[in-house]
Amino acid sequence: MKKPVIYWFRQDLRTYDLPGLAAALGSGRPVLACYIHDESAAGDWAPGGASRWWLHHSLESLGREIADLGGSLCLRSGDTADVMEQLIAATDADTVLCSRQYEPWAVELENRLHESLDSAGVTLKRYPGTLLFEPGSVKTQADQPYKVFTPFWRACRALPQPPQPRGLPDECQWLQEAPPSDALEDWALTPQQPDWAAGWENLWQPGSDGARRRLQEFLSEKAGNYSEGRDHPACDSTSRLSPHLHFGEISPREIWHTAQAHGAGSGANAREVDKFLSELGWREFSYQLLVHFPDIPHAPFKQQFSHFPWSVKQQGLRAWQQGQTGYPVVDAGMRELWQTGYMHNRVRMVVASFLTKHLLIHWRAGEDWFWDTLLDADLANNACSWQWVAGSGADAAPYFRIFNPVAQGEKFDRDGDYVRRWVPELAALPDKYLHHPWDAPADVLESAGVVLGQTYPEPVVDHRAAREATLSAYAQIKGE
DNA sequence: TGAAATGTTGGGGCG
DNA sequence: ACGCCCCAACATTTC
Repeated sequence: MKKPVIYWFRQDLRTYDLPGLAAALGSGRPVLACYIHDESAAGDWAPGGASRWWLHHSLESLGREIADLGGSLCLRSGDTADVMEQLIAATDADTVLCSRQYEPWAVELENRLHESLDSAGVTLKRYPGTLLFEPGSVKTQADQPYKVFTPFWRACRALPQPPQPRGLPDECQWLQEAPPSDALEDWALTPQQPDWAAGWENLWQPGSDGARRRLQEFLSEKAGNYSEGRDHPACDSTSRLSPHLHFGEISPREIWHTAQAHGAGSGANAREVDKFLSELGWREFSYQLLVHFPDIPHAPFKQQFSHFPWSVKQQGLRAWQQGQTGYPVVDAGMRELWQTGYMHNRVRMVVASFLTKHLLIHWRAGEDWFWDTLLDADLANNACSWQWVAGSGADAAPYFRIFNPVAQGEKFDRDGDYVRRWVPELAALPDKYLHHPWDAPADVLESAGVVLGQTYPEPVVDHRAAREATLSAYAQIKGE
């Protein structure tokens, strides 16, 4: 009588190249696949609104994928340990397998579960699957975690290549008569009224098929021009794989090897692919920072920033969230985020710089907003990236690097396509004034149908004054 | 994966 | 022809 095993899905919603699942199905024992919806476990970092929408569709997709393999996905909600206890009682399983996760709350959950299962005679086995290189496997010569990206990534690239992606064993034995599953709809992960995600199905295809499609499309149509195209938000030159990666619908190893195979041969292509893969490197870097410095989501990495004189006024926050700051590029980005659950990376840097260095609002407020609105909200990436922009992070942008939103617009959205798309009330302005409508002569504004302060806001802050204020604020904590 | 201030250079207009 | 000034254009420094 072979006891069954349980595969516990988490942020690894795929079946291909998933070592833990492969181990479960290779054990020669019947496998119960389950996903446990346990929002209380994550504390402040339960999935936000946009992520919940994605999760719903990703679970649907995973359910179909497993059904195609002859199994079924058992959905349960509640306290993870309680639910697991029920599933074990119902199946008589003696082993639970899962992919390792790196969020502090998730690590704590794994450890608690490990103990409680252990005392019940059940083994919890944890497998890699989320990263290219396990945190801890890449250390400096002094056995310290890297705090600077470039040497970190150089050290990673000097390691043996991550293993080739692998599929599942030929013979998959799933547990028949699996315990009953919740209905996904009952979890109410998708918005009802208002349905702010209406139409998102046309923009995104959550799940492994969608992820693989994005990767193929990226490699065949975009990668060749990546290093240049990636900076221009109007041009669709990025992979848009981030939400797929966050939910584990595609493994970074598959991306790594597929991209490298694509870049082989031509030197130019190889360089572009390297540039793309270094973005995976930033993801690895952020994860290892989160593992070694688990306070990163809520406390500045650089000590002196705990005394930074952030503004106590929050009135600019609302204008920023709603895309009503009066700076066209900033507003375009914030509206793209709100309307699609996504924002181009170049613009993320600009809006983040604007929040922290023009409005002087704490990066935590931006982190929270992104957490709720981004489909790809990911604790490690989100926290480290906000700290990077704010200047408080490891290997962060220097404090004096304050983006000029007008200059950024003119440099990276020269033809104004991005602004015109997301800020249509300015669409009729000529290129010359599109990124700074307040400088436009009255007749130009009039013929474009723009009335500043009515059809489009006046700038919430003056760039030059805000810059000066921020520099002197940073001067206060300098040297501390 | 900046921007602004400051410094330097060189061509052209002009007395 | 010459020096002077102006000011792009580019380089360097500073925040």
